[in-house]
Amino acid sequence: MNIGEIARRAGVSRSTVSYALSGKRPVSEDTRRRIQQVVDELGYQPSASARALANGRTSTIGLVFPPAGNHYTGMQLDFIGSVVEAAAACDYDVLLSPSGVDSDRSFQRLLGERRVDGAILMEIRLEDDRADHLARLGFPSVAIGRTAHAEDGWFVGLDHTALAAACVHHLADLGHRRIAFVNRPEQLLRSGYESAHRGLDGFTKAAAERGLTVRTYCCGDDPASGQACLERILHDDPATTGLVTLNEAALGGLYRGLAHAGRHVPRDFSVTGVVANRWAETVTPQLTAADVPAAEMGRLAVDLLVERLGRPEAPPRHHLLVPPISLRASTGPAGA
Amino acid sequence: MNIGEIARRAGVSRSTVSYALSGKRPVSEDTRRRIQQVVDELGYQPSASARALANGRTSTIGLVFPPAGNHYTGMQLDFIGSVVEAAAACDYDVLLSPSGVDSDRSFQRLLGERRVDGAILMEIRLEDDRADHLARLGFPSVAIGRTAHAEDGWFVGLDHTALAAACVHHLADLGHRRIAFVNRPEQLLRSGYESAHRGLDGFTKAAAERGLTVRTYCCGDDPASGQACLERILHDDPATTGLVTLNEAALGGLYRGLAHAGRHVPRDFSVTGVVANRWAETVTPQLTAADVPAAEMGRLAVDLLVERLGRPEAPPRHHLLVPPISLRASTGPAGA
DNA sequence: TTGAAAGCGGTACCAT
DNA sequence: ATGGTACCGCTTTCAA
Repeated sequence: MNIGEIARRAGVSRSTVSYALSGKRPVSEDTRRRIQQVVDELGYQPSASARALANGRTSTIGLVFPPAGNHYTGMQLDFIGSVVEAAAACDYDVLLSPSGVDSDRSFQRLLGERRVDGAILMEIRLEDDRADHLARLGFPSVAIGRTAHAEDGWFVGLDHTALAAACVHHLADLGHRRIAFVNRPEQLLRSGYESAHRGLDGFTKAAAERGLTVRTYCCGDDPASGQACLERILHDDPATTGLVTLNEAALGGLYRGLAHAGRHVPRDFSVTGVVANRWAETVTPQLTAADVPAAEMGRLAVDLLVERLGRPEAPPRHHLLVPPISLRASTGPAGA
Repeated sequence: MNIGEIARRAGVSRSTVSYALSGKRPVSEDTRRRIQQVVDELGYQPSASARALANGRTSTIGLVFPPAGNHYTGMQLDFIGSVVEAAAACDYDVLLSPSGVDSDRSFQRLLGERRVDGAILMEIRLEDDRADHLARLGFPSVAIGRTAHAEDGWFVGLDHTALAAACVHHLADLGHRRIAFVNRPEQLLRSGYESAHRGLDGFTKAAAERGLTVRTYCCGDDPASGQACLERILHDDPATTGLVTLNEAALGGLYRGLAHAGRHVPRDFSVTGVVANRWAETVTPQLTAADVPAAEMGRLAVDLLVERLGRPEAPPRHHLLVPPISLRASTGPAGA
């Protein structure tokens, strides 16, 4: 059933039906009611494809994130959930595109076939070909994360440098002198993954500032890798008394490694880092950490994108968040 | 740039371009090459909206799941991830719809506006108005989960009754006589959420069969609720020596509650249940559990849907999975 | 082997 | 206040 059918039954023209429904032109109260009645009776809804073709807008936004391979981190998934809900609140649908690079078929479809009005990019790298590609095209998009030269772009990001530094200072203030850094997998670091780089950077600088002895590690995104990583840490320097991690998926494994090594948290060993609070609260003792406000970030990204879609010439805006460290139960004075 | 532009530059008609690209009609090798060259030069890709309008297919599938409110469980999110990737492998895009009931705007859009060719439904209830709605319309869909009368439908599900029963038998075999059941939140149970119902059912029947003393609890989807729930369990019956849970989000809290109560797992208390293996491996000691093969289920759902889309008259098919219990480290003999 | 043209289902301009 | 119609960009039938 199409708009012509409605027009016929209501005894008016197709354009009148269109206007009655969109309100873009005054329609006499009488005919409007008649049309509405037919519409209700038949449960008519205009075809999204036809409408998109006619007015050049799809009312859909694309959400681009790398294929997980094995599994997604909790943080990624929190982003997805919050983006979808925020978009629904604005009557936008969300099309998912598992694309890590701009050559992915799904990414090409999204843009080339004009399936979406704008895009939100997740898992940003410092040099990100997807972001560059979109910028070059002038395609409306917002990044969750911050590229190396993002000052003039649209994004919502976390100041990972500051967050990692804050974790170091927290441990240093508690008297820890020998600490480790547990990063995301080496492959992500090498490919220029933003949080891994900036986090490592912030950790290293802050530790140097405080004159700490440090070791840094990459670690797979799973508990088994976390456990193995912790064993290496204690093997490499048994005097280590604390660690900072960005790797929430490994967190459970890190704790398990500590337990196996007979180190009590937080009495013998302090753990902190940057993770979504869902994970911070899952482990025992609960993790003192800079909580990633994933839900808020997703919402902000949608708001930014909707704003940008509404005013194509608006100057770039962004949100750079620095959530505070939530004191929970996983850190304590060194050598207590 | 559109197909007309390509036609002009290649010196052929629009239909020839269309056929050259789709291969639905023979085109002389010579013109085909000429067209392809223009296409490559200009990076032409046909508009998805126009194509959808013309041939009535969107090459998009809808993924319907309830809005999270607070946050998604790991299992839900694993489903989403695997569905998206499986769909991408078949060159389908995935449109997300956060809809718990068939009156949700987003759900209406998906169907009414014909945005998708088919749909995958998550978080099935025994009586599910979304599933009924789709069935009535004859709209191609596949459920992840099994309604009360699903025998003749398209779905991929877990035999929660059998899984919960298996957990009970596992504990009973180890000599446990007084055990508890930690279900999903009461609101989900009341609304007829499938896994909560069938799981409770399987637990209750199996426990009766084995003559066990049981108590059943509903528990919020978060660590704090898990901890509170465990306190209630030990308060209600301090002699309880084991529990079965479907609530992965509460798992960390259950463990914490046990630790606080001074019960060592698995020496003093055994824990088991039905959860995604990511969670089972995160906690220490790792959870002996029936692992929910979320990734496989998402893939199967997509396969089923693609099959159904290809052959509209195909008879309903389904997969009812009964994953085995993975023995890890959270259960042990009673009173050891 | 190729072209012309009629849809697909809307929107919006130009008339009346 | 309403109607007629061109157009959005592609697919597919019909003709040549």
